[in-house]
Amino acid sequence: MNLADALHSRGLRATSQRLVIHDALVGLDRHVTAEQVRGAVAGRLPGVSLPTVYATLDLLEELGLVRRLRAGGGAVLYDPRPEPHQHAACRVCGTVEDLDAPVDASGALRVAEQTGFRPDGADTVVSGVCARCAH
Amino acid sequence: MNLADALHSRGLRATSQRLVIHDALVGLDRHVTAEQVRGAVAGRLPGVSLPTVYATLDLLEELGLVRRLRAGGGAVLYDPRPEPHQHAACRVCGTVEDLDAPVDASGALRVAEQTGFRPDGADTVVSGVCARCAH
DNA sequence: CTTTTTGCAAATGATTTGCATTAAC
DNA sequence: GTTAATGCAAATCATTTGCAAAAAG
Repeated sequence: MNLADALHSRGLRATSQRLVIHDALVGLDRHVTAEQVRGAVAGRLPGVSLPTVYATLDLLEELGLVRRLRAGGGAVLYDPRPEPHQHAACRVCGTVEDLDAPVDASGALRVAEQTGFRPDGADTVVSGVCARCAH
Repeated sequence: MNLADALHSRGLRATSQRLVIHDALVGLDRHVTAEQVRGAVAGRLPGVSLPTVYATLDLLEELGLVRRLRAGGGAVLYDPRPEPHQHAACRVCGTVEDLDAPVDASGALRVAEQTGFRPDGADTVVSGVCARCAH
């Protein structure tokens, strides 16, 4: 199901802002800030407002098409990969890289459930210093 | 080594603000915001400023005595447990609970190292809905 | 035509900064 | 006595909100 249909089936409208922002995110294939999203779509959507970018990113997150994550410095980044994967966050420059590695979080999920918590999933973030900053 | 000595060995001063804030954090034994830290020490440190609380929390984090973590809503919390442990974050009310569960992140650490990344450690956050919000 | 979504401008709120004063050493 | 650390006030900056105008259906 494409984005337009997903929106319609929820009674939401397929505006050009939503379609273009989603398309740009998928095309970028890296972690970006809301500002960078605006920069990336500025050509196709002249005059997009930052509030609209934020609202759209929120919506895409609810639809499960984008994941929000927080870098070391407190920056909020948006990740266009919906499949589960891990992250490596550099505490010097703040970049967040994808990490395709198996992490068995089932133990954590089980312990959480035992306390009455209803888990959706688990994210593992490796913190440290990236190759570029590690001199 | 206590905090005063740790500070002195770095050429830093053992001010009452630093000692009391650290003591209060350890005594609280839960995740708190900077505001809550100020509330907790208000009795012993009348007139502590928020900038000082922030500066002290930064310092304690550098010393490895406190860990900074981000709850679902973007709130920043400080965790007085330096030992590795996991977290369960409720996406409804934003609370973050400790989770004592084994998570094998060694695979992620190894993959990160292969890319030149120098890892300090790995954090796993289980997201979902806590028992109180799960009706 | 009706309702949602947008863009704008202004508000918010946590965190940071500059600087004079105070406290450690 | 020196220097680092504090408190205060103001600045910053990402994000959110209110509302009239525009676009989707």
